[in-house]
Amino acid sequence: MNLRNLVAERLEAALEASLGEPASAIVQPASKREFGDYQANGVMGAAKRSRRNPRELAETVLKQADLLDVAEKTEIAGPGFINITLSEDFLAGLLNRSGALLTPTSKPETIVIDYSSPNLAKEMHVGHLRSTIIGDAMARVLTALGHRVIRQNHVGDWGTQFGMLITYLNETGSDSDLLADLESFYRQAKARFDADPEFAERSRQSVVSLQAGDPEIRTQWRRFIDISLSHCQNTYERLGVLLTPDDVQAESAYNDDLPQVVSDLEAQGLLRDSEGARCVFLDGSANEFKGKGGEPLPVIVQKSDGGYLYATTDLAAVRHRARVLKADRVIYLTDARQALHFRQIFAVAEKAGFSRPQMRLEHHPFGAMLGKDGKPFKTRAGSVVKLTELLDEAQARALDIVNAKSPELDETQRREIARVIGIGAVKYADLSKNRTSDYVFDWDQMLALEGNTAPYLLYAYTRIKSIFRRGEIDETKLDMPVSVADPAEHALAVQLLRFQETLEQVAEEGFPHFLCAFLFDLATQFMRFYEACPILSADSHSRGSRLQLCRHTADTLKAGLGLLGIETVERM
RNA sequence: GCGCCCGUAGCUCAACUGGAUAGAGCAUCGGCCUUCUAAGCCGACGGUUGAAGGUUCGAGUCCUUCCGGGCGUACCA
Repeated sequence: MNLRNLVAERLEAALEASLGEPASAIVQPASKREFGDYQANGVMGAAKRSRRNPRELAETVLKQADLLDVAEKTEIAGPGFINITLSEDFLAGLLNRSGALLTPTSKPETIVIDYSSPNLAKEMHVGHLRSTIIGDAMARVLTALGHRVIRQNHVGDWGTQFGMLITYLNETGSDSDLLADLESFYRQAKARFDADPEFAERSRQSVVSLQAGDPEIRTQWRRFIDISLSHCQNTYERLGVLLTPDDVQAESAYNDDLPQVVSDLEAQGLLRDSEGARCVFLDGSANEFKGKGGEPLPVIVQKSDGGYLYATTDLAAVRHRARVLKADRVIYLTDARQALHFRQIFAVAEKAGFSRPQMRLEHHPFGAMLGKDGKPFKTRAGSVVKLTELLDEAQARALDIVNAKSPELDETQRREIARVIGIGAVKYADLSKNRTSDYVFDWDQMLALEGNTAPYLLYAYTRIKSIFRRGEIDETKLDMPVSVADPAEHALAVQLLRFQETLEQVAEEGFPHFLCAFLFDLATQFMRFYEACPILSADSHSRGSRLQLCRHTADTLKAGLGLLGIETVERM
């Protein structure tokens, strides 16, 4: 039940009747409480286009609009805004309907989400956090709305790094089954690769052997992959991320398709040789695909030595997603530095017919994680921060606070609460910010546990649970109807009913921070309601209604946090 | 050089096809616990939205120029 759309449809029907042609009502949540619940801004623009007086048009629209059953008050304000206050009966009626406040879409799509995608042979670090967490939230939201979601973890398992590592281990006799060791070998191999051209050449030969299927090298490689993937899986489970080994669709999975991609491009006459490499040149608009000095920028699909690149793999992936998975939409969660790469890939895919006609290919870029100094987030020693260390720190800090605030709970409980708060705080800190910009990672702010943070939301939830415990109430058996009387009840009711429109917006635009903002508003409205309206001590009618509002709020907080991949606790 | 992104309160961030007096949190200051968890609520303070022009009933949002920052720009991913 999308409230906003409902209001918009009613107004647009009237608008069309008044104008003789359709026009958007541009309905938004009211910018101020005194304007009511929703405001419509579309009349002014429509009046201008049809050269009519905006206030008169607004009056005509309001006179014709069928709002009797939903609004208790409508008014025209300023140059032609229409302000709408929803009626108490309407709000109560919606909240009294059985079932959840969320209804699935009538147009389910098949949506591939390409996220997390770490390079293997290295431990996961903070650079992998945003893709993993945002992608996971998107997967959950789209699934909740009834879409068929295919998660794909496009791990990097096929690059030069494995050639270096294998060559280094074979030449030095080092070995280990521990990822931390492999990573340090890798670092040494990389140093040698950069310093010693002969070593570099032998490493490249190893890659060729690997890709040619040399059994011995293949076995070594397989073992590294297994070690890496099991580390990733541990991290996903700790983070509470949906990804499983079944979701791994590695770069190497497309290996056999790469020659076909190149020959398809060739057959369509899209390919050109340039400086020994096989390239697609895109026209693009203006300077979109121009490089240094205005030279056309190639998409290289095959290197002069015959090897393939990530562009080739990504094209093969588009083809696979279109033809085999029948995707209607593909969402890529990678950092913003790859924006040009994906613009190129999408353009080539379209030109070559690798994507389907109405298929939406979307790069959802995100910015870098910075330290408080505004530089890339690193440890004091200057190395990348490992994800496990980050989570350890978050839980330790959360535990200090739980110990201080809730000494009456036993240690097992305190540890469990600290785990949920710590992990939740890390995820929420990331999800609550507009993903496109760089964001500053600040321990103190993140775990300050006040303001727009996971702990604030969890606290609101535990307060509700506490009411049920205190009143010895089985919240699943509440049967009193909601009635909406107090202004705090009205505000809370409207907020609850905005869940649907919020999720639809997140799904469409790919910004989970809309959901965070919604939940923060919901928690804030609940806290105000909690302060303003006694619950357990109220008379029977109010008590029953308010308990229902509590139940709806708890359910929605839990569901919303769940869609962000954040757990809840019963007390804290 | 060219391209993309960004610049909002002391700090971290919002602002939904251009809408009403640019909103939150933190920090600072002041109120509110013998009543459902004070990790809370209420209030105060805090802004030339980097700068200058333009478009219009209306611009943080669109256009132009400039300043500042980040990233990308041919065989790494």
